[in-house]
Amino acid sequence: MSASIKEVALKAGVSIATVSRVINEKGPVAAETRQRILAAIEQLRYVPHGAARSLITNQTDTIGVLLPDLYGEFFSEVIRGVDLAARRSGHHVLISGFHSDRAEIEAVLRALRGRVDGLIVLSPDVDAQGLRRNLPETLPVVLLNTRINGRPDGAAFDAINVDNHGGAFAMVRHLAALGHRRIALIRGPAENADALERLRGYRAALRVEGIAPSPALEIPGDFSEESGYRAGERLLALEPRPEAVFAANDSMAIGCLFALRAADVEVPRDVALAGFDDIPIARYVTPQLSSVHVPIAELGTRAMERLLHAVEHRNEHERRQETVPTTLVVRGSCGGAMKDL
Amino acid sequence: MSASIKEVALKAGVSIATVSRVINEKGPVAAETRQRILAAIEQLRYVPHGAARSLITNQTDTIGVLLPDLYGEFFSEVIRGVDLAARRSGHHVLISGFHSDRAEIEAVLRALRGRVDGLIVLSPDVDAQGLRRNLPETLPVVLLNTRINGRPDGAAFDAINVDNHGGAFAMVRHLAALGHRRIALIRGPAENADALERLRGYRAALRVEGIAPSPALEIPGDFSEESGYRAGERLLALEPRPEAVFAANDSMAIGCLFALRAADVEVPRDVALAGFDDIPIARYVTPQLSSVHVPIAELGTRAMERLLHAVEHRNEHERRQETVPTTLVVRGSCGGAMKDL
DNA sequence: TACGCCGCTGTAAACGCTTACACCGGGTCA
DNA sequence: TGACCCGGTGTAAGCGTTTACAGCGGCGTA
Repeated sequence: MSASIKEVALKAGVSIATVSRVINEKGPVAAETRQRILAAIEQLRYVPHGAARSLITNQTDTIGVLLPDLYGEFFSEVIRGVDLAARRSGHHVLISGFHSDRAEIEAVLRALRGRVDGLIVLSPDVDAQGLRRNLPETLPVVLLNTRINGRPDGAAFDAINVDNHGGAFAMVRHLAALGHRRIALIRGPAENADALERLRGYRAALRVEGIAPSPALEIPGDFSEESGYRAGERLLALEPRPEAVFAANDSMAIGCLFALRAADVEVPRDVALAGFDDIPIARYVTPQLSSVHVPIAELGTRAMERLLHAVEHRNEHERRQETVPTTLVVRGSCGGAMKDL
Repeated sequence: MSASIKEVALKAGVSIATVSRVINEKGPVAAETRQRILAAIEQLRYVPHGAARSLITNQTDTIGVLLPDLYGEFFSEVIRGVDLAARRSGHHVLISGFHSDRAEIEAVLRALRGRVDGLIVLSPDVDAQGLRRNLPETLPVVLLNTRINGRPDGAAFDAINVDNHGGAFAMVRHLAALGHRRIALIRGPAENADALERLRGYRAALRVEGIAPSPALEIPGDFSEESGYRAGERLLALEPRPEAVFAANDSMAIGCLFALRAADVEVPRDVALAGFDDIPIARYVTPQLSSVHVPIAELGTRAMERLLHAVEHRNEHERRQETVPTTLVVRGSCGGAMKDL
């Protein structure tokens, strides 16, 4: 083990209290004494012991991030955003994946006691009461793109979500502006909140454009590339064929693209195509995929900032639901691009 | 704050020592007493305080992961692997990015004292002495795909690396087996260790195949897609044109692919193309990119396991350099695929 | 009967730190 | 000259645990 405050005190010929004072820059210390102590610290390569400190100050300078097990690119981007904000404010980030296995999530949650000052939860959905029940009462929590199960007791947590509705709305209107009327949708999982919002956005846009919605044009999907492929095949069989397809996420859009390609239907000439999320792959398929861009890392940063506010102003912090805006990214696949690859 | 061990003891009518004993399953406790304590724990929703525990046991059940700032997909995969192994063994993961700024990395390093039981360092390169100097002497460290600067004092750390040489070797031999003789290489950054190994693998394969290496066929690059594009243009200008191109990473391969496409040179008909890393995008470009697959998450898992071994067997643990094997992934772009998209 | 052992339990020290409080000496003010 | 204040410092309590040690019955054995 490395040196403790006691050894520093000994070496500098002062009491540990004084050492503590210079470390934390609290209370008066004679300039000369301070120098001596600083020198001792330097020589001993002393670093305060985090746990000991936490024990008494009751704060860890660490925030936890809870993720589902299978986190891909989306989550890593979020983490990056979180880490960025965390470092800016001198905090550490403890990450923890979990199977949605109820027992395990409880275990993870409890293991967090005394380790974190706050928690960011990223999960497709989560049981709000279970969360509260297994967490210290006062631990600040912000939900990130996470929908609350059970009594949607709005003010229980801070929350940050993507503007799914707005993004879908904008994209479908764009498609309509390009002259398309028969605009199909490849839906996401039936119970998925993001998917539902995107569906609502799609319908709202049709309404605004004066296009009658048609159930036949709303093809089911589950966010997987494969389901996109199948949806593409079903779309092809439709009579008349849709002029444009909006997939509720990029994976499905790409699956659909491959189905169309397999049938020698050319995008965007024969049918326009667009997705949602703007995953990196979107710009690498041919033609490049138009999509709705989600500022993922920013989600993380925002969450972190919100959390830090809660931690630092425990009392006057008030909970809030935030929505972060999306942006339309027009590339080749919808036929409305300025430039193509 | 939540309940402490004292309150549990009070409620159960025993001393805190006994409570501690049932929590840690150490020492004998009468069955009846244990029940009473368990009940109290349950009612109070008591969870031991991590920091307090760490203070005395001198272990945190947490391992740190140090990453460069700009971590993308590669790093997130590693983290996933690490987290997986960590959870299996009941450990937490503390991640921490850093600018390569020397002062900051030192700060980060020191801040870790008393917070982690071990450290995984992921960084393009790192100053070994600086690392040791700012870390508690005894803290186990494993380097992951990280090359050591300064005196390459082999046994200072555990290390895990990708088999760059073997991967490149295998791919180039595959290209040769397809009948190609003029096989070009798009190199990585001149000082990058991965790039250098891949270069060596390329040359070794040529040698084995009895192909004379030609400096003209070794085009510089820096791992960026853009440099791949430029390399592609240079390749096109060569007389005679190479029959195959092996790029030292996928990004450059894709850049090159786009350059070829722009010049109406068809892959793989006119020239075969292959990359290295097998990033997810590889299978989405047209034609799908042949590549050398790196089991990224496994890197993380391996590192974690190595680290845990070091932590748990402090004394008899001996340091080691491991290499994890790569696998050849043959898709459309090299013209040797079984099936294409 | 006396001794020792063993299962069970409590007491208290220790981990490394922060901080309330007390102390000390010298200067300021009346 | 005495009262007071204040900068600078030390003492010690306490944060929530673990754990060495000791104590205390009851039982088996000599």
